[in-house]
Amino acid sequence: MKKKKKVVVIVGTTASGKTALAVDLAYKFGGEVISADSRQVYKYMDIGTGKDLQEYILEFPISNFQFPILKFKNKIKIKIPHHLLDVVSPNTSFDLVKWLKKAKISINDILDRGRLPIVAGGTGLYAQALVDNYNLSKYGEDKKLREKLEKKEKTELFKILLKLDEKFAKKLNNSEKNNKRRLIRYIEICRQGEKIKNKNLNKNNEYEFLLIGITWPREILRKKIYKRLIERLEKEDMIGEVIRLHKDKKVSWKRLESFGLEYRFISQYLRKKLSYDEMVEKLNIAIGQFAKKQITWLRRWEKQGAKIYWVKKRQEAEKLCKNFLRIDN
RNA sequence: GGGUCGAUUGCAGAGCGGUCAAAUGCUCGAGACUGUAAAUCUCGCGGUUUUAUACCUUCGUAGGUUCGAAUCCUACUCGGCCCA
Repeated sequence: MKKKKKVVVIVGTTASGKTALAVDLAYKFGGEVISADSRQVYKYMDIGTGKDLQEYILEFPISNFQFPILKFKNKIKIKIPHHLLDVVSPNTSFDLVKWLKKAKISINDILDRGRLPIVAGGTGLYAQALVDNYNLSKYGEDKKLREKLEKKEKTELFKILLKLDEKFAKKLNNSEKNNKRRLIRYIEICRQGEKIKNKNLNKNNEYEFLLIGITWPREILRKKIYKRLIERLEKEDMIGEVIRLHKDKKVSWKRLESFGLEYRFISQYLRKKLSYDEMVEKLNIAIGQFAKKQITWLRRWEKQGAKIYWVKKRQEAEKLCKNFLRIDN
């Protein structure tokens, strides 16, 4: 039997410490980090997306260094390589397929160099698509079609879909029937004559994954989220970042709104649609709701059969990794 | 101290004699979603159960009027504003 290529995947909510754990594991096991985050792929969007670039740099006293990379006075700094951060400009559209392609290239590259790929990120869909090896439609975005359909009512869209694939359309649940964006995507595929098969997986995944999840009780998570929000606002000039995106990088307000959370609410504040306090309050709530949705996604994934090892401490994660890497060696 | 307005289910806020467990928005909870996923969408939100044009407990507190009150009256408590 052929040995599978091993990949560690870290999932969890925002503000849970995924990056720190990934970096720690990368250091211990000779790995490199691949971000599974739909917003961190954009350049110039650092503070709002929580890229935490400084977390990839580990510092040690010079006396007990293990593999020096950079020497700094009496310390050495080790930079853990990261992938899929800053890969496109904010005005470039990005999606799951693009991420998957790049992620697989990075994973293979890391494996070829004999190192351990560690995928870490909060975009559940991306992580799951990779791990479960989604078999996606071959038809991508059709801009013109989307624009045209966007103008129609959802009931109309549903009727169109009904004509294209009655059986599929009738099976849709209430949530999907009312979701214009989803309906448009389904029409986009169906009009090409392709049958939509959700939950479509490729068997024979060439990789073997270890799924590690980080959790916190919701109340603690809320506090962490608020604390981090205030820090980024007051110490890291997150607002300045949004101003620069709009002014220097020519990112439209509409585009900024579509990024959600920080970019959405801060741009509303900059356009005087919200006061500062309102912005902070609404943003804080929205981030909390986002964290909840991330949990919902992970629960759903588990219901579909995923085995996620939930950890509280990094030592637990290290132990899991150790076992994972030892098996069938 | 006098006057006046108000007190509604987590919050804001409708309701002003029956069709009110009480509009609406938010929060909150649960969930959907295989090419926008930090997006987009759905459901629930006093309690019980035989899940219903059902029953019970709710609209500051205590009484009263009425066949019937969140809605009217009286007193009290608390809060806003105005005059002293």
